[in-house]
Amino acid sequence: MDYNFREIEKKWQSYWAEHQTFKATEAPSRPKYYVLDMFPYPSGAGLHVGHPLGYIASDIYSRYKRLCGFNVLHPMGYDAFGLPAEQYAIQTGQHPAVTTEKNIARYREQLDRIGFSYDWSREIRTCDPEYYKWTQWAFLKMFGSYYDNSRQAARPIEELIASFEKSGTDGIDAACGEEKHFTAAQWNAMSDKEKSDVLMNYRIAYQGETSVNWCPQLGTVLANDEVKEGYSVRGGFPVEQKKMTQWQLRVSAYAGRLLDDLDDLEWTDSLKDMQRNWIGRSYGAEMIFKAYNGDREYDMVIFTTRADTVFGVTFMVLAPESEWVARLTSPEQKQAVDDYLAEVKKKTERERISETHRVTGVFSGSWAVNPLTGEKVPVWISEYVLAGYGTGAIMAVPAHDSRDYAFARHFNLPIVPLIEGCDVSETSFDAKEGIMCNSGFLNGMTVREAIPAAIDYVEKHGIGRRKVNYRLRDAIFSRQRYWGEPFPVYFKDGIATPMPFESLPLELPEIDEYKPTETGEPPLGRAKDWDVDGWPIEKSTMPGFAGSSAYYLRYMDPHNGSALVSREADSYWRNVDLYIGGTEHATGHLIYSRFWNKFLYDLGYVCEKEPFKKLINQGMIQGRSNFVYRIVGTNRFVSYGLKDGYETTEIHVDVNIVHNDRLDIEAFRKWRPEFADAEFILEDGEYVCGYAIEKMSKSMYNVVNPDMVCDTYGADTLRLYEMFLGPLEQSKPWDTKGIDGVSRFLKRVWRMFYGRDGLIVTDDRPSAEELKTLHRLILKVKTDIESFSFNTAVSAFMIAVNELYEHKCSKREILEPLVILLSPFAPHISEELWEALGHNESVTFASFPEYVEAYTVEDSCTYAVSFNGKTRFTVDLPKTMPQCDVESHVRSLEQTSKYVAGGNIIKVIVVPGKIVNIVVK
RNA sequence: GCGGAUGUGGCGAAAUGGUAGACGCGCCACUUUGAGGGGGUGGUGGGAGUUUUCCUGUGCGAGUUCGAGUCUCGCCAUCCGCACCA
Repeated sequence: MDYNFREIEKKWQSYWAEHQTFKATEAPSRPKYYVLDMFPYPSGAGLHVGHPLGYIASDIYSRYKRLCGFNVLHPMGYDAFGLPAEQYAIQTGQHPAVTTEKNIARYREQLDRIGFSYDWSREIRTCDPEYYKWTQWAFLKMFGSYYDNSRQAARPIEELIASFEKSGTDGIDAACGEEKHFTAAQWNAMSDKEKSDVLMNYRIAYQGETSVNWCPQLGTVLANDEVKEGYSVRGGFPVEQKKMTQWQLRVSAYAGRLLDDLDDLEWTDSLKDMQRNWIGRSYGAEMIFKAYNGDREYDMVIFTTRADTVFGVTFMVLAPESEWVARLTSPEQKQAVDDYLAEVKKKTERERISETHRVTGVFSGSWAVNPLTGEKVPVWISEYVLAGYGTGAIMAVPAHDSRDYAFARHFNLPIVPLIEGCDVSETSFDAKEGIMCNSGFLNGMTVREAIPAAIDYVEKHGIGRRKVNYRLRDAIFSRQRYWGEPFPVYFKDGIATPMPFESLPLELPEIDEYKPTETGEPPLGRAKDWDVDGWPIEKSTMPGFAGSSAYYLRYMDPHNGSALVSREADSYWRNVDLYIGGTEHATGHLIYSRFWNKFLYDLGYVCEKEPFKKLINQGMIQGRSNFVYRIVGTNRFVSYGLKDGYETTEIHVDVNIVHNDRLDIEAFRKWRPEFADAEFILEDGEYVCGYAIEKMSKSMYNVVNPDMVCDTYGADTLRLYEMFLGPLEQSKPWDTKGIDGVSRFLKRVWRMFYGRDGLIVTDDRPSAEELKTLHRLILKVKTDIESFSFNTAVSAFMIAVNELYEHKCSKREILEPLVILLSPFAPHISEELWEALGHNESVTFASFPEYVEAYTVEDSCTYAVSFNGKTRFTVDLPKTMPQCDVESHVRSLEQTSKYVAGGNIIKVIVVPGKIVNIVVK
């Protein structure tokens, strides 16, 4: 009886579907475990062999947790709104919903073949109105909330309105765009429009003018994480900065909590660091500098982290976009400043980035006064100061800041050193160390002492205050696109007005074309009846991250029509215990999701303040491309080893017609018409291809499709091999030729059960040796799964099976636990063998076998360690020590004895895993 | 420039501070058969020696230790993230 994986896999996949084996139900008496994959965007290209890596890992873990008695929630769905389907729609006129539907069907088919234990009854799609109803709901909640800084929580906007009515802005500490001051009387006298404008300044979802990333080719704005090096992440089109009014989310209000709460998460340090970096907290001070433009004096506020260096301020710098530029430009300098601003504005984002270290700037014509020295310093304008950070204005201390230094050098401004013995003749001294000098009351202090001392002084004299600044900006939340969630907001007399909850979902309207309108409006401008009682509805749609921000909550209660998630479901499933996905979402989805969750937490809709407890980033699987070498000007191809003798061009060749780097010549001739009559110069009768490790992509012809692997080797082999390739978190190349190893392993497992004439399993008692192999395996597999070291777990299986197979061990007592151990990795074959052993329930419901610790230590628990033929000392070993530990302990003790003891060791006391004491006389 | 990660055979990779290279691929030899990417056995870091064996070896250089692939410090290389954030 051969291992017929095709039949077996089909059989068990339909069995699982029919019996809803993996359906999860809330069961308060049982411990829960929530395992989540980052849901895919269903692209037209389908899955390649790299995509399921994380899914396989999470599936193994889910199945393992089930065997350990947990009630496991392991759902899957689709991030179905997005640009590619829409771009395709623009080109073909096909509705994005149709394309998306088709792609999802294909994804599902591919996923099903791999044998995942998803609870498909909980599937969600972000483009489904029943789903995006709750995305819109969350938006309305954010629109209807503000952030109370003193309570560090989101609160209903009604509370803010009530206190405006009572006492104006007095006592308000709320996150806002710009600080406002008014009395209750002033508030009450405002028109509805004025009130609306004021409230926009506080809402968590708000409309505001800001400098945005505008991508002309895509016709939409993009969030910071959707732009890389001046190009859009999707499509790679150039992006420019533009001032526009957009919907935004006040993510910045949560910056402190987003940063602090990272500490309790089980994420990798590198990922946490990426987020810390992105959020970018710095402690410093705001300081007031008096600035004169000739006829008026202003209080200009700047932010600095180096309050200790105020005595070294020799000039001030404004960002070109700063509102101070207009105020402080003197009539004499007006022309020069205007010219400079025009020059800066002309530059694309791309140019700004590439010219990062070119010094540019212009003098404003105004002067500011150093609040500590009373000295007059010039105010300059330069693009090296960013409008969006701090106050858009800085005090420049060229001696101790390299950027200020470069600027001072370029424009010949004075440089005053403030730290004893530092040399600023060539470069600035940026380090926060040394003894202060030239600094009045700070002289003699170390920098570390001087910073707080300077801030204290400034606070006491009312010229500044402590301030924490964040790099994290608010998220731009509107996109001028069709294929996204519509905003449930209309504009009544120009006032943004939320639609009632009961009217949700606000469904995407049908439109004739998916392009922007002729007047430059977003595609929804084409929709008919896109209004509420004649008032226009918002025409932008929400960005991709809207739908993916709370999807993990919806899985807990996917069919609930009256809440995002019921209190019962939420308090049972709580949050994601294990989240597996790529590192590319570090500063996008993983920030937004945390923000979204915290917002819902503040309002009491969810019970956990973090969405994802443990997170693992699986590595990328790269492609292994193959090349053929065409001799220039001919249709002759020379084998890799001989190519140096010719002038050749390297051509990518489809890896599916190459085996072990040997080209299938016939298949190659059929591959493309121009190769039909290709000739070959062979070595040893074969055509050897070159290879390279590259990204897996269609254009490199190195895409390996999981369906093909399932066809030739089976899903179980695919699963095992993907794990066997190397550590989960590491990037590694896919190379199909290595798959034979795991394929052989599974066949060998099969042959332990089946001989030529059928089942050969016996009820014989296993030997001590066989039991030892089994128990060592149990221990290894358990610890490896728990530490996500799946590659070594697979190796351990191979070693154990080799040993058992060698002894022709087909004993039930060994095989039964072996099947259970194997089932998370290779579920189909495990089910089949489990059934062969006479069980009529899925192996899913078995329990993970315990290993017997005491087993392996032999009769005596005292080991004699000898050296140079003489017994040197004895080791007491507790009976519960596994054999493998004993061996390594004795070995290390033997080594130790050579040096430490010289014969004097009396006794070594050992406990499992640790040497406790060595007694030496 | 800042931050993080990685560096071990021909390849993917293993090694609680204790015999480096487990396991798998590939390769070599033998073997078996109903030889269509079959099953089994043995070998395989480099160098030397017909056997027992010896020397050498984890990017480079120091250090800690009886003992370092592993810990510490300094370089070098590769990859990733951020990048005028005051």
